[in-house]
Amino acid sequence: MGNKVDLDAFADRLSESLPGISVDCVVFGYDSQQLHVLLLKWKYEEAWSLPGGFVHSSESLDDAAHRVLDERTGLRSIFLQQFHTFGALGRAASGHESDYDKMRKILERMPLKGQKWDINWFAKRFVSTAYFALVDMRRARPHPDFLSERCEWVSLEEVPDLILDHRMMLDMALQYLRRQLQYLPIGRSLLPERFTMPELQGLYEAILGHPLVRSNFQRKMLNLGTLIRHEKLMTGAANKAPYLYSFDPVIYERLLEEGIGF
Amino acid sequence: MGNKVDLDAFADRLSESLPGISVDCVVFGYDSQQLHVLLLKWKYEEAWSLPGGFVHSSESLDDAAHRVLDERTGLRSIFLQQFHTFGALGRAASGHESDYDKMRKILERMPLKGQKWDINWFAKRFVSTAYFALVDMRRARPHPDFLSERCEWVSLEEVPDLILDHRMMLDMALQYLRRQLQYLPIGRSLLPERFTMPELQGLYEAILGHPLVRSNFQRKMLNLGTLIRHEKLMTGAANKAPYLYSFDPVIYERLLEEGIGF
DNA sequence: CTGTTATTGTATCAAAATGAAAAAATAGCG
DNA sequence: CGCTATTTTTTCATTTTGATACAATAACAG
Repeated sequence: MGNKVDLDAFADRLSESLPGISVDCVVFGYDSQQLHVLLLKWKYEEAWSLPGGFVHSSESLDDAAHRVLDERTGLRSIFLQQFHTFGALGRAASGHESDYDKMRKILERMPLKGQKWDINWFAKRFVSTAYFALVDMRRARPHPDFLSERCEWVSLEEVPDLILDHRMMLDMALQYLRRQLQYLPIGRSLLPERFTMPELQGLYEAILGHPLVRSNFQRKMLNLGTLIRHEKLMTGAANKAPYLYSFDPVIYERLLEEGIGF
Repeated sequence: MGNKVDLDAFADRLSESLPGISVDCVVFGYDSQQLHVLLLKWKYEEAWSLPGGFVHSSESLDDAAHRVLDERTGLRSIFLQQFHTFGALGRAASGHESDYDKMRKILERMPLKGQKWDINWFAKRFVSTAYFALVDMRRARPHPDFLSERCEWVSLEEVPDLILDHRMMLDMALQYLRRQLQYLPIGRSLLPERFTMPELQGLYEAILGHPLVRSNFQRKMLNLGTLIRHEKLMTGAANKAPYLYSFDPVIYERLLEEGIGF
């Protein structure tokens, strides 16, 4: 894919997007006892942001979010939920220094002259609907977009300054995720198909940010009735081997709809 | 206020609104054991809708929602919470028959010719952020807007067909309200300053849609620690007089922020 | 003043859920 | 076969919940 092709495609897509509306995705992944979030490092400047994009006139808000996620990770039919729409004035001023200036610098270095659209397209006031996604990190293939130089997983504790109000988005997403955990069998989307109980507990602890009592956690999860127990996982370690579990897809779907007092 | 003045003001406001973005409010009130919702009856046609409006370029999304609510009810600083943004394609086709045709008919009968904007402004694709509000019905003063002929409270069971996807908005708002009830001391906004325990219980039953056991409800509410007991209310009825209660404002605020496992 | 009625406020008791800790099971290894 | 590290199951006291019974009381009738 040559730069010219990218540029043309990018410009074409922009020209058929709704003005003033964007979507941003807080994509959570889980690995080695820690929550991670997918971030983009912009070209030319030390600027980081959540993956986002504009809404084509032929797609719904949800479609746009799914497309953005697909373009950045290659994943489809993912747990993706809208959680808030950010419509404050001066969102560009929410970041540390003048994000507007920084973005302007970046855009000015892009080979965008003479296009059907220009830098001012970005300078307009935007309302952004934010989604959060839960993803099995091992299945995602991070891929930067036209404006960014890298796309990578960052541990929650190592998140750098983010542009605009993206830090607020991340914080609110985490808050929603914690609340959802109370009544949804979240694990399904963040873990591989089969997992051990300690893995599941580690995930819950990473999301909640505090430790849980092992025995009680196990009892609660098993009593939910969504877990199917499979064969043991022989790791070679000198101790009792943990069972592998998976979510019962039927009961899982039912819980997703009804919610459960967890 | 003459019609001409209204029209000019309306046109002016439209011209300085963001294109493609609107807010809609699901305003809940409670009276005589029933939840009510504030609806608008449009001029000229049998069309009902939720109160809504457009977002001025000088105000945030939240500001716009507050303004709409103020304009329709005269109420300020109200419990108002964003709950979802509706961005499906063909939202206009979500209603029963062709809402688009119906709205077009209405707009064509409006004295709008020769304005800076026209009917096509409404025909564009819109993304709408929906809010739900909780209101003490006795303090609200319903007031129709320029496009509508009446603004009134309708019992939840008597809600007529609504235009666009407003029925879906209402249903989702109710769903969110029920969920919020689990961990927020909702009553504060929907009841007068002082209320009796049976009134509070009636409200909870109206929201949840099923009866609750009196003694257990009372125990739970009192144990929350948010209620202050005042003098008894002498109704003149031949039975034990109920106490009046109010919410402790300090504890109430704390609960609003933290939420409680209720 | 006393008994009756309707309703509100409290207490009781069994069942279920929760928190904390102990006990049992077991994979590998010396 | 014991030993260690870890997972899984039990146990038990405490708290919460659901259901029901009981106590309090405002008006009224006699």
